[in-house]
Amino acid sequence: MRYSKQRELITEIIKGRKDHPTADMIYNSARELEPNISLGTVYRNLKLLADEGVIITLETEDKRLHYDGDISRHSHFICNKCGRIVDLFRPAETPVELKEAGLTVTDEKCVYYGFCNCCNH
Amino acid sequence: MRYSKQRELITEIIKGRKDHPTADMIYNSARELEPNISLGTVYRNLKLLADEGVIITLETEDKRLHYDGDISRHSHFICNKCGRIVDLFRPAETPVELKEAGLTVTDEKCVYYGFCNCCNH
DNA sequence: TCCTTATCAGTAATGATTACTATTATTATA
DNA sequence: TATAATAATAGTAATCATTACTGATAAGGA
Repeated sequence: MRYSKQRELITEIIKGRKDHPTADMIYNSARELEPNISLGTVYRNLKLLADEGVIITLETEDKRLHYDGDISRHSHFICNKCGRIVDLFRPAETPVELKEAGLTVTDEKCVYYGFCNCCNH
Repeated sequence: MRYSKQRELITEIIKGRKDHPTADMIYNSARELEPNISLGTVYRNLKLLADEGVIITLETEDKRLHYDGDISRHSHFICNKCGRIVDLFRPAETPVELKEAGLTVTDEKCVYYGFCNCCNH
């Protein structure tokens, strides 16, 4: 994998924020520093980075992929109203059932939906 | 909500299987009994049933929505190789962090990825 | 039975993501 | 350092799951 300033920029953007942006949000952010960057480049690199395990993806009910630069084991909370995604650093326990059944777990994604403090009024 | 035989059929199909089918799979299944049913009808009713809480949706890495007729609290295991989705009836504990932060949880979706017995060779 | 309108079949549109192509830039090597 | 090979890019076209639209059909209350 060769160096490219576009990929470096995209990586820096994701690693530098905690709001779990979509490809489009990252694209807009990237254009501020690299106005000619293409949306395709953003998508291609996001996929690449996710495949390499440098970032992780989050499949939500809003039908867009969200990206997370924090690859440590943690869960997420998503507000039903404002869509904000919050990190939960006390992850859920992996069910014992999995080990008992001899299933190899490579990854886990726990998402909790509800209403955040701002939207709970 | 009026009765329709299409919606009843779709509901029966989802409730009657445990393989977490996609809209397309449900469509194919439905056409065996109702050859003229339209894909749009399947999608519309699936959305309707999910909104009503009669069924639940499962957002996975394969970019298609999967549906589950079992609305009891449980998690899922998805095989990285064959894509099979297995129910886990000993669900993960909801992190205490959520209650502490005063966040209202309405729903939770925990997905574990790995290799099932068939694919673990 | 008649009327209102939810639902349908069939098809067009949408929108996120991916693929393609000619050009540019990285990097190994002479 | 110059050159060659080719990975990566910008820009655009294509894909594909899902949703919206439209005229016809059918549920079900009066």
